[in-house]
Amino acid sequence: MTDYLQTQLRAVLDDLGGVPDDFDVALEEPANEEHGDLAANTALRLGSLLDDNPRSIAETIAERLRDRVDPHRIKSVEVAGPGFINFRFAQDYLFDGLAELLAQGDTFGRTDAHTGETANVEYVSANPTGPLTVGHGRNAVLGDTIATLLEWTGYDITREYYFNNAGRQMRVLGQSVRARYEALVGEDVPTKTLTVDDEEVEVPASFPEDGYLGTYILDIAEQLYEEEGASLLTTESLAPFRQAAEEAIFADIEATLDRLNIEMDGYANEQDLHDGGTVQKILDGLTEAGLTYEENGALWFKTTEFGREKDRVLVKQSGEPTYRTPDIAYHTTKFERDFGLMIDVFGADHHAAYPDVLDALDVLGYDTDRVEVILYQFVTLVRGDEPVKMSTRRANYVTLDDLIDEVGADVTRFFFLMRSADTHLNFDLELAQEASDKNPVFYLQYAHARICSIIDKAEEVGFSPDADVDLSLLTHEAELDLIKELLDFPQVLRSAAEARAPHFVPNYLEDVATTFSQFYDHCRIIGEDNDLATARMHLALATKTVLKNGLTVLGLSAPRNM
RNA sequence: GCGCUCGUAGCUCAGUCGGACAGAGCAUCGGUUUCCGGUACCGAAGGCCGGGGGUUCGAAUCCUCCCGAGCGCACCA
Repeated sequence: MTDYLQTQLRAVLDDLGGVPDDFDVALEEPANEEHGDLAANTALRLGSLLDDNPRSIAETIAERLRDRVDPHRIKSVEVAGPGFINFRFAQDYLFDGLAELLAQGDTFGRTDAHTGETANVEYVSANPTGPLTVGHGRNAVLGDTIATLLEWTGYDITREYYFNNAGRQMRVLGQSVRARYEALVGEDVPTKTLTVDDEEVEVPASFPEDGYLGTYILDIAEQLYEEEGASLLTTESLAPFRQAAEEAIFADIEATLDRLNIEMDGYANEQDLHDGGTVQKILDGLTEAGLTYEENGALWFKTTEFGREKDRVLVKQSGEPTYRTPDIAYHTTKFERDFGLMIDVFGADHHAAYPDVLDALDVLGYDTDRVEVILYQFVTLVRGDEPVKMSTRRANYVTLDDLIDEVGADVTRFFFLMRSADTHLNFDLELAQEASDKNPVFYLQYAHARICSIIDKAEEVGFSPDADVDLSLLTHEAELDLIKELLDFPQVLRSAAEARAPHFVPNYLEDVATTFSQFYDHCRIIGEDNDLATARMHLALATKTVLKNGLTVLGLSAPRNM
């Protein structure tokens, strides 16, 4: 409908003349329903442009619109206030839309706005040094849902996970495992004391200062001991320890993601980029561009040339690249695969890290307008009023797995999605566990289950969803409100996709559930005259479809009963 | 010190492009049930949209300064 009216408005403006081609004919849904179903501020914005009274411009436009608009779609075109043009939908339009919704079923909400376009969404991307944290959870769920939203607008999506497995972190990981293994195998292994977060921890003497203290490291060491016995004591190489750790931790990560209904299409890792020569290639490229220099034994990237505060190191004194070098290389592989859109989901702590990656890609001739970075703010766990204390360093935190154990996958996903990415998230464990109307997930799922039950009951007394139906019997205000709400769904998904803002969807679904409850409160289904009952049953069915599709987009289940 | 994000009702937060009297949920107070899931619905109360200046016909939204919070400012990722 928005598209239709925009076209009509544009045509009128062309007739009038004097309006620039790039003038934005925006339509909006008025907050106040007295102002119609859609409103255009066109005349107000043209006022200064045409140097005329907005009110009279609006009258002229409205006059011409009335002549050309399809009366089966638009009931009225009115001028109001300082010069708004308000449109009211014809009921036929609502009934046609509802019939269309029912016909589309599971696919209602999908649009072809971006059909034929490809996009890569990179998310999670946690390095395999330990279990996923709650913060990774927000990343994972956000990325996954943005990907789904893009799919629903037609994009061909690749979900990708990139991790560093070649650098310092993995070496420290290997050393941590080795130290635990040696302590396990040997007898009277000397120990030392580390002070972490003001607490003293006793570890084997060979344990690295910045090693990983989590108990999962002990598990991996034990596993190695069971499989290899003491044979690894004599090896010089860290590789077996590192590898065992990477595999074990990665298996855990994948299992956790699977619980959240997340499946990646592909994984990319740093080591492959070294082995394949991609890292060297970008170093050569940047050097050829004259943007690198050596100093103190390190290779620097002249980021100050792009207005950054300081230059950045590409290759450390030690000969190892910094994280940004393979990251640049990784992005070039995405460009080589020719994605039209590349989205990276990062925590707010990374915000300073990507500009130089983009600078480098620019220099190398890639169109960085195709890369978008989504930053999300941190998550704080609270239980009622009490913040949950965590120390990442000691791995003394609530892991993502712990969180899912405690509140379930649906609630975990929903709570991560219901707030805008750039607001700090307070995750209330007490509320999350509550099975009541205080908990928005519950409210939504309850509405869905209730509708399923109503439909089942209606079928028991002889109503069929396949029966001929006269939707035009739905004339009660509560019915019309609900139909309008349901028909917004495709546009909501599209806006959410384009704004990369999944939280539009939970907010909208809550409105749907509320509007349905209002309808249900006013209008009986069973017990009414047969034709009306059939029509209302179809409206319930349509609501169920929207709730189900919406929950599906969010990656949540839509239970039939609870 | 510099950069990014944020500051909206008691609490948690919406408010896509500047628009018509600033919204929701929870909490509080009051009401509704012979009836298809009352785990619901209706209503009331509650806000100088952090503060000052500016741009505009019009600002929670844009610009600027100030205050406050979080996160960064590595040869960690």
